[in-house]
Amino acid sequence: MNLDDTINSGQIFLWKKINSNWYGVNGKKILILRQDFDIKNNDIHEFFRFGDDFQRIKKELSKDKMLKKVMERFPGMRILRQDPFQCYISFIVSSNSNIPNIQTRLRKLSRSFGEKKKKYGQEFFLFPEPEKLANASVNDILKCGLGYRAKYVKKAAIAVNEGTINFSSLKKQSYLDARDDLCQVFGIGKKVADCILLFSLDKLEAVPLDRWVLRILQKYYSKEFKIKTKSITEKTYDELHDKIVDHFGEYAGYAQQFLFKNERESFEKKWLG
DNA sequence: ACCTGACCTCGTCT
DNA sequence: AAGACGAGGTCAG
Repeated sequence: MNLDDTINSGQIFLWKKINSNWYGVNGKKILILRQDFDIKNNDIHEFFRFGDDFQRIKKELSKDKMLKKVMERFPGMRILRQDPFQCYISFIVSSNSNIPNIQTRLRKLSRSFGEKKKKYGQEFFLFPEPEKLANASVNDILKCGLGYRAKYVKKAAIAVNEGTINFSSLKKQSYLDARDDLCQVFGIGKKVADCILLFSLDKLEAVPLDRWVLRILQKYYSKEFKIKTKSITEKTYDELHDKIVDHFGEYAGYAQQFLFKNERESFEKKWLG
């Protein structure tokens, strides 16, 4: 497992690197990580999905030539198991934005609505509780730079606080059922739903299809997936998703993450700062 | 059922 | 230095 590659792959945002240590917040937990950390720690084991049979995942995905090459370039990149509520809000806030922007918004949200804690000689803000965001005014949320997403966040937090959205239930449901439920939330479309499912609800067949993945598929997989449109519509999303899972198999979500990481690195896009 | 345009805000780039 | 541009989408018409 490679810490830098894993953290800098666009799946988590509330992390910063100081010297050779990564400091981050996952829900109510503050984590400090370095490349030689203790993997026996329970939180770490859970967070990094060490329960997954990565050898098998690697073997499955290596059937695809492109992916085999990309996995050799980033052999230590993993998908993380995030705190669901933090992940849910993070990707609602991500729409039509770039990574530095998303990171700023989440930091401001945590600072305004999260509990302050001291650990490792530093000050942290935990990720806000659903109740806190549900009861916040849209105006105060707006101050965190969310723009039109402020109202999404408020409603989404209310859904969790009321129990309309229940993460442990979603985990037990099938991928498609869980996705449909998430898409009922104002501000969540299929792409955001897939991010939440893949990064926090153990649905490894979820494949977030964004502009980048679309470009990647056009560039390297024009034979496998004939993509006509420039943007993704409701319909093309499902069609494409089916083909992708057919091609990559049950760990298609991992495939997406490797391809995304690879392409962003090639274009030297920004990660966490 | 599609398809198109508007949308908040903040980095960058010019 | 001010203004334009685009960024890991979603909603409404």
